[in-house]
Amino acid sequence: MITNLPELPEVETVVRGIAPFMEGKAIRQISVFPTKLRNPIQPFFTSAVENAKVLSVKRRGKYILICLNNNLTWITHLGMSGYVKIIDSDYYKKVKHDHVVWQVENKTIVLNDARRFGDIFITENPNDYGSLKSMGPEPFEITVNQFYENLQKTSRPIKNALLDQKIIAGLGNIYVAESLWLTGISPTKISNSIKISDAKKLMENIIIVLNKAIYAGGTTLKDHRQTNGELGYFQQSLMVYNQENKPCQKNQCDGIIYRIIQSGRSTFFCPKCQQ
DNA sequence: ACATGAGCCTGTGGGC
DNA sequence: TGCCCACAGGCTCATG
Repeated sequence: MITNLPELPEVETVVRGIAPFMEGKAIRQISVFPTKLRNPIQPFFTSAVENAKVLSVKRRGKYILICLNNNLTWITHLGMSGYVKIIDSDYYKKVKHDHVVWQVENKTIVLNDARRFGDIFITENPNDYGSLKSMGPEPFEITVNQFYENLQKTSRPIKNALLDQKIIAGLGNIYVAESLWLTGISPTKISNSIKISDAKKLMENIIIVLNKAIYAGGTTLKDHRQTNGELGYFQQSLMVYNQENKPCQKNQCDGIIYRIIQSGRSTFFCPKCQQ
């Protein structure tokens, strides 16, 4: 099964993929197809974006922020199945679940989202929108002390705490599982019982896991036409996520990967080396 | 204030 | 072969 769960590295990959084609360019011929995503698309969306020049394309957590020269920011969240296609011409033929299509110079860019958990929003104040309002620090910017303090704030299991975007931005089920496995921390361990030394190791491993995934994504960007959300590339290097009943890959560990449910979501871990 | 769980949505894959 | 249904999960909202 090809999964396409846009967490921080996937969103970063999309941003890096589209930024060179969009920054400094004007958006032309934007169309929205009348299907509702998570929220209805604002009626003035196309008129707000059409002909605006793109100042920057950035990522914050799992959100894409496209800053325009008309004081507006176009916010996109990819949900769990959203992806972006770059087509090397102005010829475009709609396929199923395409929701927004626009042109920059001679390229066509398309947002596709089958499950429609994604979101599109135009605002003057992106920091007030949705979970951006209370979004926690970026993993690449947070300090160990900050991270530790945020983990101290809750008595939930560490797995749930790491998924909480207020504690740290950008992590989802896959990279939380991988990071906890790499660090040897059980996903059921209570967040505020983590020692600062373990928080430090966990923080370092989160960075390692994210960087590895971003790097893997970057290599697929060489052919930018492949900016198509087929982000299964990282799947080959998943150590625990979706690996139920397989042997633990850690050196010296003869454990088996278990799947449990936490807050209604699957958690994968090795009970032997993750205590 | 904090924690939990349902619901949104469609494609996939296993079981029969 | 084809049907059915559990499952995937980020986020919001309602409830405890």
